[in-house]
Amino acid sequence: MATAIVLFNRDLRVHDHPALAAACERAERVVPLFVLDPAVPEGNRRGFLLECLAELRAALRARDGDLVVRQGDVVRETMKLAAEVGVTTICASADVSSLARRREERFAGERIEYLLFPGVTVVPPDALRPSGGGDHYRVFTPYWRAWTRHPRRPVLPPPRAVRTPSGLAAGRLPRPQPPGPAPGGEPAARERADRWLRHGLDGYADGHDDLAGDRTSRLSPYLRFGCLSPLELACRAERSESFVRQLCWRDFHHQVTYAFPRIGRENYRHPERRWRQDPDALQAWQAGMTGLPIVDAGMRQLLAEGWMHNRARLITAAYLVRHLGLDWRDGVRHFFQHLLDGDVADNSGNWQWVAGTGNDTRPNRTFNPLRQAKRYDPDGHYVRRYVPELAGVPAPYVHEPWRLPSPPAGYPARLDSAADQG
DNA sequence: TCTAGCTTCGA
DNA sequence: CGAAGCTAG
Repeated sequence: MATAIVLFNRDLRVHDHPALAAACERAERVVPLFVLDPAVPEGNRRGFLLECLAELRAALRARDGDLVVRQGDVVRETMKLAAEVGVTTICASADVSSLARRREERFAGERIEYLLFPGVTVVPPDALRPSGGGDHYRVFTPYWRAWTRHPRRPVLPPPRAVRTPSGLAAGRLPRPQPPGPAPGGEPAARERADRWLRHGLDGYADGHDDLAGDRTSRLSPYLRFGCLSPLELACRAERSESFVRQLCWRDFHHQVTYAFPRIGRENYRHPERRWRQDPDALQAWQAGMTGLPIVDAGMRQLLAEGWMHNRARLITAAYLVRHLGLDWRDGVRHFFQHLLDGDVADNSGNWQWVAGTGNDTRPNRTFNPLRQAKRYDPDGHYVRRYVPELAGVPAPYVHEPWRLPSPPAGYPARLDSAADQG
């Protein structure tokens, strides 16, 4: 390859980037490119993305290269640039969502060499298949066993030099403002990962389900945008099986999505299942005003931080589909709109798992939010942090304020009167 | 090498 | 309930 475009998408890093590494090794000239979709709405994720792009550009410039930024349709803009610069090859990271797959198909139909590389997951989504037949795993535990045994590709260093041809218009990058809930970009990601591996990882197994303590890594937004290589993280975090397991869940959902790209729209199982419509209940859930403290705390954390503790995601999601009986797609949409780490495979996969339409073959799993609250937020610190109306309520009542002789002012009554006592 | 049927187990 | 893995044939 004489001149190659490296088309970035959700792999916004220079460390362990197989497509970038291959282009820098094999091509004489390398044009790193990102095409901004003007349809990406304003909000947390867009600001975070712009910060990631600014940092990626800085990292490439430090290596004598640059990041070319264009706006519009990714295939059209890429092919236009390819024609301008005389590009012979496009290198990109393979991805799993239906949007990504359609993009890959469109590129494959263009008259240019188009090469896909790994890097979005630890293990490529088509690498493992169950021994009894079938194109993907439907149950986590057997996938985990196969995943841990699977040989891994080596972690790649960042390229030493990126030979971007001079005279290219790099393109303006809009300034993200105001600053979002977490700093975007690879340097912030690596710093956070280093700190986490040194100080957080060993407490993860015991602490990750404690809502108030919040001893989770908070690395999910960086994995979402590829500021961190999941493979590098999995290798460096090897000593904590429970944390590596979470990375495996991410891979698991990606391999399901690869095999079933409609995961964000259609039931994976039980296509006939129907849900209730209730706009008022949905709105109360979205606003964190259901009257069930543990649910409201999670929903308000989401609005305030663009992030929610994983345990709270399970509790709030189960409440929407199991207690309110509403459609998991309503939940997916709301989460996707607000989560900094919102990603099709993980978000939809987890929602379908909770809704019972996904990859869990246990028929009658019940999720009692009150029992969950008492178990994972025993002192009520999590609830008090995010629900100020309950800030003065003592521990025995903070999860069940309806048992107080006089309910706290401003906090709504319970939306679901049917929730059982835990 | 393949398959039927049995066992195990599930964020 | 039903997926996956194992074992016997």
